[in-house]
Amino acid sequence: MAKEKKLVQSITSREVDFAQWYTDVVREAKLCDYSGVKGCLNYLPNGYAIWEKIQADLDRRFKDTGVENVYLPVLIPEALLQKEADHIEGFAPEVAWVTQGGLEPLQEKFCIRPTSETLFCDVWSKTVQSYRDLPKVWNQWCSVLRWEKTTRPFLRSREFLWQEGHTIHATFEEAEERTLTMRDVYRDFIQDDLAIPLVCGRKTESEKFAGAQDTYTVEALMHDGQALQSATSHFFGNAFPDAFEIKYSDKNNELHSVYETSWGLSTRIIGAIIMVHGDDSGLVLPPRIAPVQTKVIPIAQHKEGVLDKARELLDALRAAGYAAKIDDSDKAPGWKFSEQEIQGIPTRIEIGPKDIENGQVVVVRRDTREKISVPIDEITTKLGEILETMQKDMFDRAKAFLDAHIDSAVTMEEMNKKFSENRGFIKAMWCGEEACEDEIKAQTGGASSRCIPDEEEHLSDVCICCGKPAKHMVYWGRAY
RNA sequence: CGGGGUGUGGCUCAGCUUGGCUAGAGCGCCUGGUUUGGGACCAGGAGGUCGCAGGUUCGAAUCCUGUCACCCCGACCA
Repeated sequence: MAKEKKLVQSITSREVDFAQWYTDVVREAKLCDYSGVKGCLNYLPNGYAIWEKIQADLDRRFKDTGVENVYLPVLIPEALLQKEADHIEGFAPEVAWVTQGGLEPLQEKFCIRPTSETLFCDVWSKTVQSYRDLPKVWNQWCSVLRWEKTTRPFLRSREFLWQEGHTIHATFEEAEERTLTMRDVYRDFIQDDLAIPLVCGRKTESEKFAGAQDTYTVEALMHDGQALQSATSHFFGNAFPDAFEIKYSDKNNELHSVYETSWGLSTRIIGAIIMVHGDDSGLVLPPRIAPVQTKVIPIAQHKEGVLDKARELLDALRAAGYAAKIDDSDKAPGWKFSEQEIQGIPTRIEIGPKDIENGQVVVVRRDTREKISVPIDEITTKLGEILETMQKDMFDRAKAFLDAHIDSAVTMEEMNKKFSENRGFIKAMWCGEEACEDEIKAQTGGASSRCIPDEEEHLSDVCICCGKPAKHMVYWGRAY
């Protein structure tokens, strides 16, 4: 018992200080650490492996919908970035510039991409001429740079890894459909693979992406009751393509504008995994996204035959297709258990002299710490069942938490009261004016409009803030 | 951009107020031995231009000036 207390000491309790808990988990699980440059992280093997899994799973889902991958440059000429007014206005404050090449100052400065809409449009302006060239459904995996003032590992860094998809289409309808398709790809991926339940909808005018006509979002709720925008899908209409003079000729040889979309998911999602599933012992990874699904831990491994049996078990697991590792270091077993738990590896399999004698192993689930004895010749089938059950249980727990933290309000008093008592999302009617969003933010101490859901409810006839006729039902919440 | 804080072995820090022997501790690391079902123990060992640049002084981790970096809390942003 005393030893368990010592374990807890290295990670601050979630209830005591959530922000510190988060930082502790990131550090103890060795996901990343700080580099010499503010806001630029060293992604360590444990953290990068999660990103690789996310990339693999999401990329497969993208390609199922017809997405092709490309790679465009890290530098953008100043003139290119400035072609679309709303866009540059939105990004100007956080763009970093390259002004010198070698020993000479540059004639024209280049910005380090904060996002690549302008580069994609530039390519298309030169290559798209006919309706036969459409649509273009492209994506790139890369990093971008935004000169953030305050930074936190994964949640807000200056350089971050992401994918940015960009598409152009012949018609409004086709582009809009693509925007929603990608939003749904994100939703399914995050809910099915990351076991994170979501609130989906579109952003209000003030929360939209710079230059977008519509921004669709998937919002997750962290364990401290704050929302995290987990992925976005934007519909641009013609603004960007027109600024870049992307036109195509239809069958009748008439010139038309194209319709554009873009959509992205970043390493920020790793922060969501941590803050939705993690506990006071560290990270808890959903089995489907865990780079290592199980760790074999030999007990009393110096004893005759134990290590051999453990390695045999490892080989059998790998042959059956599991991502399995063994900890055959000379650390004490308790140390190994803690390491597996801090790093969030979904299961561990303990195998010691007693197990070998009984022809069994002990599987321990990370989320519940439940110990399950399994006959050794059944382990390769049984482990899969345990992992699937765990995946489902993790989603169900997170869903129950989300549902318990969604409430509604029809007066400001009610909204303020509920925000202070039960952090999470509050549903309320809204008139559509930005002034009311600002007022609500001021009164609630920071709650912003998160989204207008696909299916709005009718809670009242009037805006919760100004009392004028309501246009929409909005989910409100504090956000990262 | 405002407010606060910190820079001393790999990590966390003590030492600074009141300048003075060879700059310490815990953890980690290396070696040997005993251990092994929830972060084991003993013994020995390696490792530091005290963020950087000036200055004061017989003498600076300590005092002064400047500078850089990072962290935390707010406002803004994936």
